[in-house]
Amino acid sequence: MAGVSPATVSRVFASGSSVSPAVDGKVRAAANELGYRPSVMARSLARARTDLVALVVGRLNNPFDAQLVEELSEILDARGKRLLVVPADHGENDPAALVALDYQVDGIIVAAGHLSKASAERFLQLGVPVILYGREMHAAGVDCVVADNVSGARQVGALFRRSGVRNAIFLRHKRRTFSDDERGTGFREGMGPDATIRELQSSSAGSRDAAMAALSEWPSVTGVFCANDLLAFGVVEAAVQLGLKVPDRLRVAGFDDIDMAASPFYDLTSVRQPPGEIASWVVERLLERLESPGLAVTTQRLPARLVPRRTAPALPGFGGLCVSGPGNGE
Amino acid sequence: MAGVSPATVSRVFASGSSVSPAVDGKVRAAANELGYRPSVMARSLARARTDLVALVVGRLNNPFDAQLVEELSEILDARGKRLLVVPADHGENDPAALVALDYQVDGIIVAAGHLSKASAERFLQLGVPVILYGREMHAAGVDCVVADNVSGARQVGALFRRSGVRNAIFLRHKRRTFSDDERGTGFREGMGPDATIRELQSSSAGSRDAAMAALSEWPSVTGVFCANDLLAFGVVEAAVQLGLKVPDRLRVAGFDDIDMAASPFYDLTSVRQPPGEIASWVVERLLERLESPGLAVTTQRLPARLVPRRTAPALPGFGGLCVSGPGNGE
DNA sequence: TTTCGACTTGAAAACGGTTTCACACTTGTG
DNA sequence: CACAAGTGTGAAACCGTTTTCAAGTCGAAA
Repeated sequence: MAGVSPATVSRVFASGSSVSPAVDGKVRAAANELGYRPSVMARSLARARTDLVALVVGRLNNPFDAQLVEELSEILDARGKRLLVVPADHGENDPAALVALDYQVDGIIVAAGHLSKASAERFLQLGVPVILYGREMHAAGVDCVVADNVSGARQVGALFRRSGVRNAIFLRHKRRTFSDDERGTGFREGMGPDATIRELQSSSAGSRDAAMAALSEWPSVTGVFCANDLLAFGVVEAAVQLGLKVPDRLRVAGFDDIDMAASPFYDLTSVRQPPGEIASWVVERLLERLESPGLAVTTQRLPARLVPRRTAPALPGFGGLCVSGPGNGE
Repeated sequence: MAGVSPATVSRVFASGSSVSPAVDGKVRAAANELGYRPSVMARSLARARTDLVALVVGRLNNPFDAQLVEELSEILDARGKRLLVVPADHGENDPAALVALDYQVDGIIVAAGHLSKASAERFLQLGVPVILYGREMHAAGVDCVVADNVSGARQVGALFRRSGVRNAIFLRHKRRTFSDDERGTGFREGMGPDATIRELQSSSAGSRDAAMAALSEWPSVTGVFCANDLLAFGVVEAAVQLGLKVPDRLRVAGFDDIDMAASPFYDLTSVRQPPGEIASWVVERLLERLESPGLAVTTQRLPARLVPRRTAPALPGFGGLCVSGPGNGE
């Protein structure tokens, strides 16, 4: 060293310790000269803290998920933590979550379906906080941040009902999902008990074909609510192809309110769930728990707001943000 | 320990060393019992290898970028490496790349514009391989993987020219970008020397307004080529709003060929640049260099293929994959 | 039986920091 | 001027692995 001490250097770089200005200057100068930067690895080993947060996440083809990753990464970064991405489909014998554990991550954020109870317990037992978003998980000690799917979907159901829709389809993902379940029940609630609702499954890519089949097979449907916007796009396309006028003949709504939903070609009624807000809450909760591990487990419900657009216009005097002008109730 | 040795445990978990079956069994049993897993941190410190790869990346609002992140994460994971995401806009005084360095990452992957020459040199001097995608960077020792923007854009230009477009707009991002530059020159090449081409800048979100203004101010334009699909969507929207028939009155093309480009409402002619392929090449190159650092620096050009659709239909007898039927050359 | 190698294992020194503790040195008070 | 309290610094132990080196065990060849 150009300066004079092994432990003092540590104090210089670890903020909070007291170092005389003179020494501090010398050390920094030398460090600058040598291009020295403390090794995060060594520090982590000694401090038993890595400033790493794992994110277990699946596919990112839905822009909503991508946005979430971006937000998480940025917010965490601003708080001095780094994002370690662990693909969810990591192979059966070695759950993604455990891989994250090996890195002694300070915490782990898990998307919707990608956490088993077993993994969760393992984590909590080791004192590593787990934040789950996109679904609830009672019984384990994990904090959850989740949009109010039920309420959001209920608003869609109510809008459909008041628009005169009696027969509707709820189009959901092939893979069974907690949030899809919630959206389904919310929709049913909003539509009321005497509505007829069929459930249909499809992949986002194939939703057009699925909708084509369903719509021609069941001509009396006048509304389709989809578990996300990508699915809804396909339905709108199918409607056009079948000559079903949207919204007059068929109402369509999605969920997430991704950017493309506002495209004038789709102009899709959707339910807004702001990725930035979710990300903020997730990180906030994680950091809180990090510094006071004793906190009670919470589930944060974020409001989901109906955004009426052309494919299922708002009714005059009916709640909800009005983006396109008030619709022509049927 | 339930077994008998500190160093032997290491050998059990580090594959390749020889351990007697008996001891191996005992150690594994004990590990299983205790729920022991070797600490990646400590291992990294000792081995001077972290199995961590940093990804410096900006915003992910373009689905293309999101897809790339997903692919990278998965491919790396399959090769036993983990992705550390470092947001590019990390603040001026502390370039994102350097943060990555602190983690002693095995390598670093940088998106397009987010690497300064200085950072690059710092890395290479430390023997950490740098792979850049989305732009070339001569002079430094970084490997590059980049789509053949010039050729792709040239195909668009040629298609436009042969469709009779003489006056065109090249719509690019506000922020100056290497790939946008290349796409511009390629387009100009394809259009030929006697075409009139104006360059216009816009954000992806505001491209509709920008296009509206430009199209009404310069009525003789009959073609718009955009640096990416998101921009092109806005142009198509503007054309509809202005009553300009696409493609008869105005041809539009984008770049990337994201999923939404195939939407029947846009049906956008685009240039396909496969994210999976790019990701594969990036990782491949990184691993190669990791095990033999002496390799010559390369720039891998990945072919970009014109995908003609409605907004700029293919001409009969003209190259390019024909997705919609052959267009009605004007 | 001795000798030589092949294998397996343990001891100990890293890896690059943090942190506790003690020591010297200021400084403020009676 | 002595004494307590407070500050800045160094010595050394430690974080949990890997790795080199030497020692020990065993079987086979001489």
